[in-house]
Amino acid sequence: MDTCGGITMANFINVILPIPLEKSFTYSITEEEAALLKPGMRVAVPFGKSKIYTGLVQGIHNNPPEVYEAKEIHELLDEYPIVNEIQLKHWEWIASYYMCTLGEVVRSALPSAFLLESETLVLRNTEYEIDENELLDDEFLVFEALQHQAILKVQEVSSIIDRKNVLPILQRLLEKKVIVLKEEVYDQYKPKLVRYVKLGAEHTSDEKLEELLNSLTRAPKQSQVVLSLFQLQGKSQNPIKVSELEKSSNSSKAVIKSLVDKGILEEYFIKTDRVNYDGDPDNSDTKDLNEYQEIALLDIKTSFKANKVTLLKGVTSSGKTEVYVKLIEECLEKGLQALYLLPEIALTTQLIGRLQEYFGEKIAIYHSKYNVQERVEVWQNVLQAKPKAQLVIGARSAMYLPFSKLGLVIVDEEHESSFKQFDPAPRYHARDAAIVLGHLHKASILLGSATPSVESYYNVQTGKYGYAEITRRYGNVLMPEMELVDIKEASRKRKMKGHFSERLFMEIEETLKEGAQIILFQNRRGFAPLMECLTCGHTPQCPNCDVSLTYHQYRNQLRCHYCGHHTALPEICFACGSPDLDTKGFGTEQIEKEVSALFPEAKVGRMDLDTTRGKHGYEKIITAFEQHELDILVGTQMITKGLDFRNVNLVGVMNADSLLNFPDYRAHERTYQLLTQVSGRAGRTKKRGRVVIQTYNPYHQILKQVTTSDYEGMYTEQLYEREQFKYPPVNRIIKVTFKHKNYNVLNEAADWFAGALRTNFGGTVLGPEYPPVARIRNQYLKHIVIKVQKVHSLAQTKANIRRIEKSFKAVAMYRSVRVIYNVDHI
DNA sequence: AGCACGCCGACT
DNA sequence: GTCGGCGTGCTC
Repeated sequence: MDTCGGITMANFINVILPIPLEKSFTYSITEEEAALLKPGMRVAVPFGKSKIYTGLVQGIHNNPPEVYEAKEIHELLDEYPIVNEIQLKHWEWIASYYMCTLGEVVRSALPSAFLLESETLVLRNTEYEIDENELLDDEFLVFEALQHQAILKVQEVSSIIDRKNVLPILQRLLEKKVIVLKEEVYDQYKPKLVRYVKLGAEHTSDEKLEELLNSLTRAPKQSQVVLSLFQLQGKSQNPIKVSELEKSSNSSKAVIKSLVDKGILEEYFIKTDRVNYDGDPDNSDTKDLNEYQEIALLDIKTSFKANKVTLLKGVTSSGKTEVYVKLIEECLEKGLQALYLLPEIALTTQLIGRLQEYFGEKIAIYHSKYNVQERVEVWQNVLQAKPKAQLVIGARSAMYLPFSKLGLVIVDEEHESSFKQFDPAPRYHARDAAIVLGHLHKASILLGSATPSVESYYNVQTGKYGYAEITRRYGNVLMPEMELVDIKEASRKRKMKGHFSERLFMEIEETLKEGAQIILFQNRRGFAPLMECLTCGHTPQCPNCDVSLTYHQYRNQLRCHYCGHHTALPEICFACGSPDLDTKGFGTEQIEKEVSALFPEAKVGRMDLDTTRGKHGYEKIITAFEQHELDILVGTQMITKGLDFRNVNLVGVMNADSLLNFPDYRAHERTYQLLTQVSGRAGRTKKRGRVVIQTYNPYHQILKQVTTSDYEGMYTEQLYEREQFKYPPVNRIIKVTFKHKNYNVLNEAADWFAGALRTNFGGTVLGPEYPPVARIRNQYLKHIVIKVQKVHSLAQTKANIRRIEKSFKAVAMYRSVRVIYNVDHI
């Protein structure tokens, strides 16, 4: 403790640790550290007995904790804050609204390279001579290993002595002064270095060069390299990469290396950015808007002036993007940053390409398929408000970036449920959290969709949001012609070819004849292919989860979608031993197979989770389809999302019922959105597209609304139902999930909790009920749904729930039950 | 969440 | 006897 003019000065910081604990932690710092530290910087702090964690400084103060002695921090990790105050405020809101801890928000917000934990390293204690005979066998093994390798990780020690619990041994070695331990926090971030070459200093003048070339007459390869380098230098002032030189001189690394070794060439390294976009901005002005877009743009601006969140409803292919471009342009001209959120950015290469045409290098992209290093770079670029990160395009996590002067937030495809994070906490809705962020920055906020979510449209109807719309497709292309095909009738009359009705079959045939492309949409969920014994009807189940295993043809395996458990395809039934096994059901794989059989001359591709793994998985398939290397593309939900294929004239929906029959209150809304979106893929150019929807329920209200593009009808009906059953947007819901490995404990715990909730707010508690899959990874699950009426304060309700949880956790038997909250669960 | 501590069964 | 299984409690 320092004294300062007789008054005891003590400096403390509150630190947020990236772990799910409610509290923040207080550490003491020195005067020097106090002078350097600011909120938003990272510090390495000791936590618990031996760990060092990365923590985020929340605040600096002089109030010593009363009941414990604050530890000192281990070290400062930043020279300047990497998180700003708006972010901290925003994250506090997320934690409180979505009922999770600040630590959990920090963990999901910061790129993982920013949050490293310590690793215990084992080193030889060189200050003491060791009598090897004093060591036990295990101890000797570690000692011996340290003779060969100066530093061992705990994990390596574990594999050397082939035991899990190594700490007792390390403890003994420590006492015998054989080893010392060191806690190391790794900085994982390594700047990417690119190797460049230049001519060695003594050879730069012209005469010297000639001399040099003469000296190399006996090494033609080497002189070739020198000549190439000279040419490259003449062409431009830019530094020359080793890889470039290697290519242009048509030589090899070895040749260049020997020149470097001789001192004729000099190599040097320049730190480069991994995230560069070399789109050429054709500096010509952005496209002119048509009259409908122009009107929408004016409406949006008017609404922005009134500081309202604004919803833009534009039919598929209406050119919403051009309107966004105008708004972004204006925002950037003011020197402000813009955030453009998209669901599943990996799918939207096309969109990014288009935006790059306008904004070139001002664009930064941020999403889950980026590796840690790339994410750190984007983070730094945004933090420093660099020109190359003025417009950030990203999936939901992009809203965590350190914007300092955000002027515009666009949430495209606003209705998409993938904006809501499901697992792990924070279970936030990126649209809603981005709106809050926008408000904190006093930025303009635009939501866009062809099929707005019921809640956003409700906010428009109640006057909370502003509104603009585009009702025509770009270039006045007609909306596709839609047709419902009754497959119940068709199956009864045995007029189905596999899963294809005659109608759909004919349409495909015709479209192929015209040389146009086809998209077939199959919703996998609920109809995953299963395996069934024809003798006893047994279907193999996952041993850890309460689900049937699904059949994956490409690996000839049975797999569980929940825990990843897999087995080879059995030859005989596990239950009765019969060899008569069959695969049934109807996933994309099955459809793909059938299409290939029915149309052997067509080239068929498939786009689903299995075929789009890896960083460029999507791009490959999309490009192949775009370039017409494929005639027919079979896919799941993901083909509905914002893809723009010019030559698709037919969209077939294999079975609309699997969507309608989803057991949740949003199933109908989602069906409308999905079918409308998938239909929008058809006929995006002059020729009018066609859509064939196969269903067992051709008279279903939602399907009618889809075919007549009756969004208003859908909205009115859905809103009525939501009001009746007290669902959002009229009410709010909080889902509470209980998780435990013991079935009985879980049931009792869930009942207890539900009872306590009911005595607190009466009839608005549903359940507890088992989810469709009641056991995952050997953990039983049960849900309670709480409906909170708008008249009640949501904050008050959450406080009540927290209070109940406290008494719940006081019951010993329930303490091990995991309680998970999902606010605004979709 | 980790991770120690502590108390019980099944093996070198 | 010890190893490691899991329940319990704490972390500034």
